[in-house]
Formats: sequence, structure tokens, C-alpha cells
Amino acid sequence: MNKVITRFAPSPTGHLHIGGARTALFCWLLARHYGGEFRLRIEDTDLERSKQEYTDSILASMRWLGLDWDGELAYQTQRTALYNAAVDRLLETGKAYWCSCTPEEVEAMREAARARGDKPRYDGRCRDKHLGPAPGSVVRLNVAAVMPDGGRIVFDDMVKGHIAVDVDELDDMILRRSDGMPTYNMAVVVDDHDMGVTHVIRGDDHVSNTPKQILLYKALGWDLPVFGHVPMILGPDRQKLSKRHGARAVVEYQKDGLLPAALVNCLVRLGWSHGDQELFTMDELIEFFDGTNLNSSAAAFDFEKLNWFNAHYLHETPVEELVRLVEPFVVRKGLDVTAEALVPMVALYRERANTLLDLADDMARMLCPTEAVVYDEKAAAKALTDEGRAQLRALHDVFAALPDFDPATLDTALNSYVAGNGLKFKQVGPPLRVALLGNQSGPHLPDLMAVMGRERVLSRLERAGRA
RNA sequence: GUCCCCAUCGUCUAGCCGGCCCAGGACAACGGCCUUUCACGCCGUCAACGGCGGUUCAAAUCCGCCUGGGGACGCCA
Repeated sequence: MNKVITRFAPSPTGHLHIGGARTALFCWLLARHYGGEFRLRIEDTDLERSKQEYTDSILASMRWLGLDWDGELAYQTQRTALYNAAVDRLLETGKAYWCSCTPEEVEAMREAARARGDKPRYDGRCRDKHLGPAPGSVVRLNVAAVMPDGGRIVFDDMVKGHIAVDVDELDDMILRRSDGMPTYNMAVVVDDHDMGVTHVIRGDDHVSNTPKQILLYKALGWDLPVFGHVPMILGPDRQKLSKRHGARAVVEYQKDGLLPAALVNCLVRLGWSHGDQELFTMDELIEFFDGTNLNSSAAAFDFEKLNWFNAHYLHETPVEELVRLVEPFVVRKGLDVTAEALVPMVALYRERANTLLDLADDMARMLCPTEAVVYDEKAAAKALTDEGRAQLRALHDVFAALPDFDPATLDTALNSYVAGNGLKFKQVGPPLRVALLGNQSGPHLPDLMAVMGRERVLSRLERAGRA
């Protein structure tokens, strides 16, 4: 088998969204699996909507996901000579022709076709006029010249299987726009051929472009790559993913404190499987992803499952690594802590957090000024009774007098206080929790207090104990 | 409207060259265990082959139709 070359070709008109990310992931994995190349190409021929900031954002998201690319980044706007040469060749061989119809005229044709119940299309009226270049003119493909006998365009899709379309369904599409820029289908074919792409994997919104592109390969006399059209990713309501479904862009997940490993794992399972296995390391993915076991039906994105993946990877991440990852989130909350001080806190909360943002929230609850602790209404009403406050005042003095402030000492002190005063633990535990963090959940009390430190604990007990 | 694609638990999916499947795994939900709280973890329960016809001794698996969903039809990509 020749070297496998795949490519991801986003257009810089927005951030990298999860659909594109999954396509990129599949392309990357296939290339890595076969020891081939994964190329990246920026499709910026739409001068109106393409923005450098989006290119930068897409690249940043790719790096964050761990999808590195081979060779130079290609920009279509810098490759116009290539497209022009191909269009000219088509013109010379009669496989393409100049068309002087205005957009309005073409739109009228489409309307007429629609009215007849036909597929809206260009009627080919300039095909035999032998027009030359003129301002406002475009170049169109001469389908009849490429496929004189009509017939069908057939191809075997890696994920969809056998697909066939009548040549009659295709019209003389524009290859070069009046501004001299190539159209999408033209540029894609020229680029994929020039870059030696062997496997074109993309979203299945492109299946209907494929016969058109195959026509171009034929017109140019080039070998076809293998096509693979992966189904779309839908929202939880099975509708097309849109803003109202929440985060779509990879950067948003990054901001929400998701781990790239979790997003990768979640995305790869949307449309691909390896038996019953759910969790994969990158190495395993590379080993198993060979282009088979791709699912041909659309999948709904499940935020809950992403959350589960994230919690899993978060719990697996070594504490030191986690500290490094959570630090920016902690800083963003305006907290002033050193990484060193964060270590025991992260260790304490790692298992109960689902995202880095959760973890930062937990840090904030421990580190904020005493007066900023927010008491959960229900918990406070139940725990901060007159009796509860009295316990807190007594506890304050017990803890203040302790020789050490480590978990063992605190555990003993707390238990002997409870036992020595003929109390039940639930008379002391709940008020203590509310005093410390404002709510009723969290780590084991002695561990929590040891990590928070005596000063903070006493200050919080003092505040909550005030009548 | 025309063309193309798709169809297993609420969701992601395994199975789909027919019998091993009165359909397996995971998320969610629910119940329990663990626990001085909350999580984590562990155990368990609920839950699906869209409909109708064929082919066959036998169909989730093959074929047809229907229904439903999606996509495309641009001088966007």
C-alpha cells in the first residue's frame, strides 16, 4: 500500500467546532495508524468571511487536542497559480468553457426549474457559444465533454459504502469565479491531488460534492483518492448542533475546564467503535483506528457522557499535573496561591471534581476570605442553630489549643470533644461543615481542616459561631 | 420539489458474510453497598432491533415497500 496521506481542510470562518474536531481526529488517526502523513490546509478562498484570527484559533485548538500535522500549513489563497493552471488546461481541452450569464440570470433559471419540479440548475446555455474571457464571466465545467455517454458516477465510500449518482443530476458547475478565485470543488480537487492525498475524510454534508469532484478528477485525468464521509454530529435533541445546544467550539470546552483527552475520547466514540471498549489512550486509538468500524448514521452529542469521560481522566491525572492545569483557572478567579500550596488542596478534591472549573471552585471555597463564604440557605438553617453555634464556639477553643494541626490530631480532638461532652457526631459535624465551607458536602473534616490551616479554620468558626 | 444518505435501549454503541441474541457494553435514571457529610468506587434494576410484506427450517441480521430523520441542490466551504 502506498503511503497514506490524509488532510483536514477547515475554512477560517469560525472557531474549530466539535464536528470539525472529530473529522480532524479521524483523519489524524488514520494517518498515524498507517504511518502516513496528516496535512492541514486552510480553505480561505472566501475572502469575505475568512479571518486570520479564526485560523489562529483553529490551529490552537488542534494543538490543544494533540493533533499535530505534517509539512507546511497550506493556504489556498497562496496557491491560485495551481488552480488557474488546472482551469486553463480544462479550457484548452474543451472540458470547460466561459460563461457570461449573470447571477441573476442563473437564479432565474433555477427558479424556472424549481417551478417545473426539477432540480434547480444552470441550463448550459453558454456551453457552445465559445466565449472568451470577459469581465464578470466565469468558467464552467463542460459535463457533457467529460462524460459524453452520460451514465453514473459511482464510488465506494469508506463509511457509506457504494454510492451512485446519475451524471444527469450534475450541472455545469462554476470552476473559476468572476473574481478569478477557484470555487470550492475546483480548489479541493487540485489541492488533494497536488498534496498526494490518498484518503479524503470529511463530513457527510459533502457526499453530494463527491460526484462533482470525481468528474473533475476524470476531466483532469487524475487518480481518485478513497473517500470517507462521516455522519454529522447532532445536538441532544437530534437536531443539527447549534448555539442553543451550548458549547460547540473546542475553545469553549477548554474554557469550561475539560481535558483534551476526554474530548478526544468522547468524540472518537461518536461514529467509531472498537467492540465494547469505551476508554482509549491515544496510543490505543492509533493502534486500533484503521478506517473500519465507522458508523454510517448520525450521532447525537451527549454532554453527560463527555462529563463522565472528563471526570474519569481528571481522577487519573497525577496531582502535580493537575495543579499545573488548574492554576490558570484559579488565577482567573482572582485567588492568590502558589502552586505548592495548591498541591494538598488539589489532592483533597481531585476525586470529587468533574472539571478543572469545578476544581477551581473548590479551591476558591477554601481560599476565599472568611466573610466571602456563602452559607447555603437550607444547610445553614438546619445547622447554625443556637446550639450549633455554641458547639462552634467551643470547637474554636479546642482547635486553638491544639499543639499540632494535622489530620490525626484533629481527628482525635474532634472525636474526644464529641465523646467527652456526651454528644452525637451529627450535632457537631453539620455545623462545622457549614462554618468551614458554607455547605453540607466535602472531604473528611479532619483532612479538610488540616489542609485549610488553623488560621482559616479558626476565623471561619469564629464568624459562624457569632450569635 | 429533485437527488443522495441514514434507521438497535432516553443517548453513544456491539451484533449485521442469518442460528451462539427472548439482543451485549457504556452514559443517564433508579435501587443498594461503602461512608461521621458529599463525591469517588463497587453491586444490581429499568430500558431497544420504526412499520408492513417477502426469502428461509431459522432474520436485528438478506430483499422490497412504507414511515420517519438528515444532507445536498451557491460566483459558501
